[in-house]
Amino acid sequence: MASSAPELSARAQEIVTAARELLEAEGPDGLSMRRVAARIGIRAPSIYKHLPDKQALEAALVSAGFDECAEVFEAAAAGAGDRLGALARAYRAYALRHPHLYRLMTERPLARERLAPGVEERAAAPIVAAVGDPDGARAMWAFAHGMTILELNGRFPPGADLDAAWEQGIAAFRGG
Amino acid sequence: MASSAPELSARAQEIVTAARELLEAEGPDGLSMRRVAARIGIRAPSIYKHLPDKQALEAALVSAGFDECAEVFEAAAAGAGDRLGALARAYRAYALRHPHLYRLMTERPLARERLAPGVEERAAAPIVAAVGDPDGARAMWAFAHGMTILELNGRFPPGADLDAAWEQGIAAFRGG
DNA sequence: GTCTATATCAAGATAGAC
DNA sequence: GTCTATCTTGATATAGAC
Repeated sequence: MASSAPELSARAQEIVTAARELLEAEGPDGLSMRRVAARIGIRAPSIYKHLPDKQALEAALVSAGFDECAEVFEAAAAGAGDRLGALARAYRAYALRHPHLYRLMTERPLARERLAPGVEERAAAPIVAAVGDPDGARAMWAFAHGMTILELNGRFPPGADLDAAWEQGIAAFRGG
Repeated sequence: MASSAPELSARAQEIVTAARELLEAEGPDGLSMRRVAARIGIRAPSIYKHLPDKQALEAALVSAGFDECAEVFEAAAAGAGDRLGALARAYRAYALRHPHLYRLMTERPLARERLAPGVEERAAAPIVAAVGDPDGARAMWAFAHGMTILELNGRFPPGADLDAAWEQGIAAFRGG
């Protein structure tokens, strides 16, 4: 039931799919117009007949990421008694499964006007619903993002017990 | 009383200072060996007579950042009754004052073997002391980093009340 | 300790033929 | 809708003269 980015021709979708595969396999440095084109057997300049520029390609990837997050979060929140914990664990799991896409989604200002409409709000909704108010939801999101990105960036010390840190943070937000 | 990176010649320190100014003024993209060299009136290849490579230059900047953080955190924790809140506010203030250096310190795996010895531990100590245990300190750090980097990255929605989100997070960790 | 010259590499994007 | 050719830009780093 994912509503994906609108107005993409079949060929454009092929390009976006190739870009997604490249990004996941090699990270942002692998995501060049040349490499994306090569993956579907054409040359880089041909891409510009289907998408205006690289930003449009990235926006399509980010929109897809929000869609997937929304589904994962909705499923996690629906299942369980411990909604906050279930959401947090789903958040971490999604990001670790798609680290490069997760970075693309969080490391720069959102080009909201280029995203598929509504995707950001839909992904955020389960967290806001679980926490109750928007400020608290932002604090909880910041905790989850901080844990996630520091783990992805290899910034915790070697022996750190990240499961324990996650649980302590979840407990704090449950209590507060 | 900051102990800075050791074994730097006077000329090397000049280079690091120029790099710091460039980084703060223009961000990581401004931090090229050419630009750093130009700032002190030499050419890029001459830098390599004083520092082995760009990583060494960045490590010197990161070491300085940790030193400054340590001093700021120690001062904040020493002053107040609300140590956790004071630390959190000092954390945010430092990062907003030095956004590009803060990114350099958090966006990649730490090259610990190239840092001035002890700087990471000294900066972390006040947080660990205020929270009490290492796992909780990591959770608190993750919250502070998440709030900070999402703000720097322009990822909160336009109208968001970040002060309120900070206070809610601090309150959660105080209670938990 | 500085310089010039250079190696090496790669990027996004456009012009214009077919 | 694809191509070739090209523009423009920039990076880190080394060799070797002075």
